[in-house]
Amino acid sequence: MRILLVEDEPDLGTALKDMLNQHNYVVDWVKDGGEAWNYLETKWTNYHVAIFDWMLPGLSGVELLRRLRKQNSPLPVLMLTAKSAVEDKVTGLDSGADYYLVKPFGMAELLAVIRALQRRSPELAPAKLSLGCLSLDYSNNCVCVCNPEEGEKEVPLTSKEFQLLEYFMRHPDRIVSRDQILSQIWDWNAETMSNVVAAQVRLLRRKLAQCGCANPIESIYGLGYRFDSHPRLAQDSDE
Amino acid sequence: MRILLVEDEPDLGTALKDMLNQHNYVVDWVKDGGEAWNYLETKWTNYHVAIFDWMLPGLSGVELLRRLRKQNSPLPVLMLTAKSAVEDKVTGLDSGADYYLVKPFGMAELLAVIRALQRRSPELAPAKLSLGCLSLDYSNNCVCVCNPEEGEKEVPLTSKEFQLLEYFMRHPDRIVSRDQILSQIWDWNAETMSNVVAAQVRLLRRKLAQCGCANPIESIYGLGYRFDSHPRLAQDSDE
DNA sequence: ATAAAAATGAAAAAATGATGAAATTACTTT
DNA sequence: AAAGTAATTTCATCATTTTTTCATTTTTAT
Repeated sequence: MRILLVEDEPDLGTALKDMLNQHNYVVDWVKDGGEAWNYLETKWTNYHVAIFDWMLPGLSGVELLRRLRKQNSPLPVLMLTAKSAVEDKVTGLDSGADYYLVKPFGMAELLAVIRALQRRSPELAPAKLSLGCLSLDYSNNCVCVCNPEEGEKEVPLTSKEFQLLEYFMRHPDRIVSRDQILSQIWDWNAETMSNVVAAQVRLLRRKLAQCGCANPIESIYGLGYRFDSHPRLAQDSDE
Repeated sequence: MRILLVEDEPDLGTALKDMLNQHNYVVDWVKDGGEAWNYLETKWTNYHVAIFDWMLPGLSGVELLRRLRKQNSPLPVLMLTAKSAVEDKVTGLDSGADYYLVKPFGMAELLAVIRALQRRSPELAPAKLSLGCLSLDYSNNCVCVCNPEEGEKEVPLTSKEFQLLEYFMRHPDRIVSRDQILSQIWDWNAETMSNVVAAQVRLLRRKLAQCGCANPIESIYGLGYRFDSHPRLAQDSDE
């Protein structure tokens, strides 16, 4: 099990490396952000886990994370920093960290976190959901259509519309039944005689049309709906 | 995005549920460990993330985790508890938690952690049933003919066609009577003077021909049909 | 050649989904 | 607390697709 440790404080770095070595990890210790990027850019597959300090000479830990995730690397990353403010934790996690641990911490804790990271699936889903010309904006509850000619167009979504669109975008190119949708997004068991789903689909289609997207929700008679994995702009981009 | 929240304190539970709802999560809030296990034992696939308190009536959060992991469920779990000792964190994480968050915490932090966990939850691959050049795509209700020269060709099926083809593909190389089919796919007792089976067989044959497959459904005079276990491409792959 | 069985095309029947408007519910703002 | 607004759901109706029937033609086994 090979770990990339990026930490500029000599004392802590030495302590960590020794401790990890003692627990049978192979550790590459790098003290500079830029140097770390040299290791990561092409050779992140060599590692099973990475540990980043935030403040580093060269590139910061957050910057390393961003670059790594931009390359779609699924390498599990643990942020290990003195920055304990909630905003910092949010920034770190949203930049793609899998765990945020504040200094000082217990060695046993660090080891447990590393074990937890190792267990996790090596797959990494994209942080923000976008498909074709559509992207879902989690922070503003809206859908965004990217139109090369007219620029971006945003439309706010209601809560149900958002949940429905999210479900569709996470299950593109496959038929999803009304019952599946009903049980995922509503708290009802299937076999409820209701057409809420149809009604919400209609509302969602209207919103998507509003921002110039051709209807990506195909109705499959008797089965449900299928969401196109490559939503396109509507032909007549009027309105 | 559906979350199972297991928390017995009414105030915190309400606050969490409301807050998560506001961020477009569908939340099932359960206050008792035993009840939570009822949800999880068979239906953990319904959820994308779970949040466990440690101390609960019924089963503890750690016990829930152990049982869940014993079933090999990969559901991302966040432990949310007041126990802040390093040994507790280690116990929680080593029982299978993916993240350990100590109360009190910032809501923004919790949300960021949930987003981080979501990124690690993989999708399941869609199922297919194949026989010779044919394969039946369950997620899109279509039949797919694999043609080495022209690539794959897909044709969507209606639900009756799909059911019929599935029945044939699961019982290849043996004679199946109309009555058998009738009682399997239609819920009718035999001796119903009806032509439905023949009619659907005709529709199905047409669909298969459409995608370049030689008729694999042989009619056995007086007995029924026999489906070839090695469906072939049609000679003239025109059309 | 003949009678039974199966295939066929067209049309009827049934099932399903879309839709607009109205009713209900939830949420905000006085 | 009340009024007003927005969101969600229901309902009735209409359009579409699938499924079944029916009358006829074709095929099969004797």
